[in-house]
Amino acid sequence: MSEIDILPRDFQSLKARIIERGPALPKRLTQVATYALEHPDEIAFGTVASIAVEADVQPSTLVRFSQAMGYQGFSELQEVFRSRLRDRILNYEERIEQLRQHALSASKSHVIFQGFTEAAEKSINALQEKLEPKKLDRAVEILSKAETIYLLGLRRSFPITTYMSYAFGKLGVRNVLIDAIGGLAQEELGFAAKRDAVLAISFTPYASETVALAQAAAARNVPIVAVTDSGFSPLASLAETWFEVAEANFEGFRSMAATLSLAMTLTVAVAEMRGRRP
Amino acid sequence: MSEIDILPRDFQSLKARIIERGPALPKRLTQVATYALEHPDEIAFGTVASIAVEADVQPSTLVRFSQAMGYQGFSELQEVFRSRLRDRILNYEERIEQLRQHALSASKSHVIFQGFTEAAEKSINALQEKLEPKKLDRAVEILSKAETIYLLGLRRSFPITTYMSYAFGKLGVRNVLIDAIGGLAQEELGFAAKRDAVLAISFTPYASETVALAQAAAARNVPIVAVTDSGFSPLASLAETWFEVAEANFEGFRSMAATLSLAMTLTVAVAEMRGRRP
DNA sequence: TCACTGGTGGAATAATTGTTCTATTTTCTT
DNA sequence: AAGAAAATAGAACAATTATTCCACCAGTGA
Repeated sequence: MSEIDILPRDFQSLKARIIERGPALPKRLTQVATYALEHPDEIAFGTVASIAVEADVQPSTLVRFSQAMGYQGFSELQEVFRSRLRDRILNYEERIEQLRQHALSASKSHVIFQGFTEAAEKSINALQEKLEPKKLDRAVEILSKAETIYLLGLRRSFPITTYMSYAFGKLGVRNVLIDAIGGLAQEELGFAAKRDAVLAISFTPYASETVALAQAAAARNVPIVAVTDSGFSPLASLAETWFEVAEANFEGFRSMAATLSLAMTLTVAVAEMRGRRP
Repeated sequence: MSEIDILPRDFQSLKARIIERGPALPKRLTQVATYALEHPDEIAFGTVASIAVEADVQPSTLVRFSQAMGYQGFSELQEVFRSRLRDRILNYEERIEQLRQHALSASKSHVIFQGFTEAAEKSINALQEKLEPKKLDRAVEILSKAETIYLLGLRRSFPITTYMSYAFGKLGVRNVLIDAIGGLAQEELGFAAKRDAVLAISFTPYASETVALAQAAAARNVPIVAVTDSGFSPLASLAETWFEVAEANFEGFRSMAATLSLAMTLTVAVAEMRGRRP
């Protein structure tokens, strides 16, 4: 029992310790614990006096708190809070700037590469913030109930449906990829019925064939899940549920990163829901 | 001329001022300017005494430097350096943790989504760090010299080649997408000659057909650019130049985000090089 | 060579720092 | 309800803080 416990030197483990021991501490020390977790920057930059005022405790309380966490004094604890800021990765602006500087010495193709990766990250972040879990659940529900999933996406969206078809195949989920080979798209979708479902993907300018096919399917009461880029999309009104994916672009070329992430999610989530993973 | 200049309150503008005025300053102050830009964290956290030692100047020099930048004293300047750290966005670990917490209340499909976006970001970051600009330039050179670009990637890689074929088409770059329809892959690649080029994409487990087709092309001296996931890949030895793309995976499903970014880069860079953008 | 200027190093200073100590209050136990 | 223990507030402390000041130095133009 007399084992010497290692005192946290990085913020992550100190945070864990505060959360663990905090609630069991005396009143004023709990107060400090709460404040510390809520205002880590203040602890990092402030002085004992200034923090004491902010947290509404006595300076000595801060020292006692530090000692309760295992440190000799406040300064030692503060050092850990400072390390959190020290080791941070560069912020967005700095990263961009660094890229720009690199770009000066780098080739044109490298600049293009940076542009596309930047667009990809932006798109993904935007979708992360915007995606509504409820819509996702609804889409997964519809698709996993379907006997056969028809994957409809032409032109720019075709790579996405192609990938989904590949992954669904691996996962044992019955699907039909509408590839419009031989102009037979209409026929490929011909057997789609109410017990099935269509996943339709299209972005501006909406490929007229995709829209027409989706309309035909909707007319036959086939449930439709859509992935598109705005509420004005003709697909949005046809669909049971739909996703708005705004892809950032570089030199007019839209990233497909966010759409691809969403497609992979739908694929795996549907397979899991069916409990049929081979 | 007696216009009052606004003193920088954010790091970005202070940095600009240091760069602007720095070189014109006296010797010791230039020394401080250099140190400040190279060790901003030290300025933010250190004391006048400690920084003076590190930068090998007198404490008073730091105060004089601060005044030369327009501030009343060192403390005022330090505050700007601290603001840089205060306003930083969450670091990677914190972001992950935040996602995890969200995940507790979210649905399973949302967790999957987070997994895939995380994998995508990781893959992209990894490629950003690893990609050698020289290889990129070499690949662009080979492909842009080609009369026809043959896009070879089956199974998991097929969505990528499909996208490239679409984009190349838009950009007016002659290309052939090997889609192996009707088992005619061999024939599709049959006309590839030395004046053309093959872009081959394959990841473990390397589709045997892709490897065989690439070998056949290499035997006929068609230049090959490969995208694969390790130096042990059979494609690596066949290629004039090749890219190693390590995609992070989630539940065994590899992200395609990095590969896609690289593919888009190659596409646009080749088109630019040819100067044939419509 | 000389005075003069701007720049520098280093000591002096007053304020503020983190920590310690103790009287007092609060909390718990019996 | 009374005593013991723990927790707290606040003053006291030495150490360290940023800043100021002044003697000295190097370079410049007369």
